[in-house]
Amino acid sequence: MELREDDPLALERQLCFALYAASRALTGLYREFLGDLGLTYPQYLVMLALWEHGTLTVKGLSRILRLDSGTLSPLLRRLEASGLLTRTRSATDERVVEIAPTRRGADLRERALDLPGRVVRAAGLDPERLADLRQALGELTASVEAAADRRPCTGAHPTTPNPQGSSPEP
Amino acid sequence: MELREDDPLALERQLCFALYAASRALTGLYREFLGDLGLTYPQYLVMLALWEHGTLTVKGLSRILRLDSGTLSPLLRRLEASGLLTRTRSATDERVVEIAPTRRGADLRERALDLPGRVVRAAGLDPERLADLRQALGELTASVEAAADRRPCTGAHPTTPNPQGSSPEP
DNA sequence: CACCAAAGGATTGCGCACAATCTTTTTATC
DNA sequence: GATAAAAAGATTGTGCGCAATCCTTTGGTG
Repeated sequence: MELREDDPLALERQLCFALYAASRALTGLYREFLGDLGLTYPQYLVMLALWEHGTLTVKGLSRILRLDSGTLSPLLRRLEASGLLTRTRSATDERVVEIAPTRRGADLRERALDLPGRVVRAAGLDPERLADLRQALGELTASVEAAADRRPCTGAHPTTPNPQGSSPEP
Repeated sequence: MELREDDPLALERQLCFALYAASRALTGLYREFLGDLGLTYPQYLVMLALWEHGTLTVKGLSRILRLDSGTLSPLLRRLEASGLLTRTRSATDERVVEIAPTRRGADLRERALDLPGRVVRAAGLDPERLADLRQALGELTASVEAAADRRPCTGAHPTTPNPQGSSPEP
């Protein structure tokens, strides 16, 4: 039997679980309000980025939201199907896809304007404490991402050992 | 053109996005270490709960981790397939499924003991600040969950108005 | 006992996340 | 100008999260 006070693996002691639980809880509260707009939470984040920056490339969205193309591609396809944005190949660089809000997508912003306030009020949160918390989370994210960048353990090797044209299995 | 300083929808101002980004970043850092143990991050959380409490029911795990049976059922099936836990119907109540760590599952704990410390060190985080942050996140989660409980919008009514045997829509 | 609501899990379906791979286009480099 | 490396997205496959539904068992209530 372990001493509960010294257990380094106690669930309540894990910052990672506190983050995981808080993020899911807040996302869940947002989900109730977002249902009216016909958006999921990640779709809402994409629209936030578009409302703030106007047209963006997939790469730009990926950098802002920290999501890769495997997540963004189908998500953007669904938002295009919803008529909230358009996806067009860039004329100057055929690799790039430009994501632009449609009129309907831009108009949706007004219906989202009071959403953060409503969520904060519903949960009875103190705006000042939230600002501090947001600040601390930003620093945490920066530290963790810097650490992840420093360790390319699982990262792709710059020199791939199998150039697929050389000797494929016949 | 909006005044950036007054935009209530600015992405960098959203606590929800700060939480979402921080949670994914930290989970990603854990993932690198968890690969050695053959665990995903949610599977690691289940093992943490089992190491701390011993045998638990699915309901108990659901309460601790805030995950429903739709998430837990397949996750626990995979952990059983990995040989880390067993799922057995309770003898006294045939509805209940007891989740117990196997010998291999219990032994895995030792290999996880230094994991939180390694993650904190890799990210260069200050343990004291982490404790404060964890505390603040706990309070936030409690507030948000209380708010979600107060609004049974999508939630199931305590008195469901359609007992499915009475008059289904023909 | 019959009946009926509630509880505990499992299943189904959908939408993320993320790793790995692939295709197309661009850009160096020779 | 041919060729290789890199960049930008898309695709595939796996594993969550979560809503909705279903099934079985249990606990009343008449």
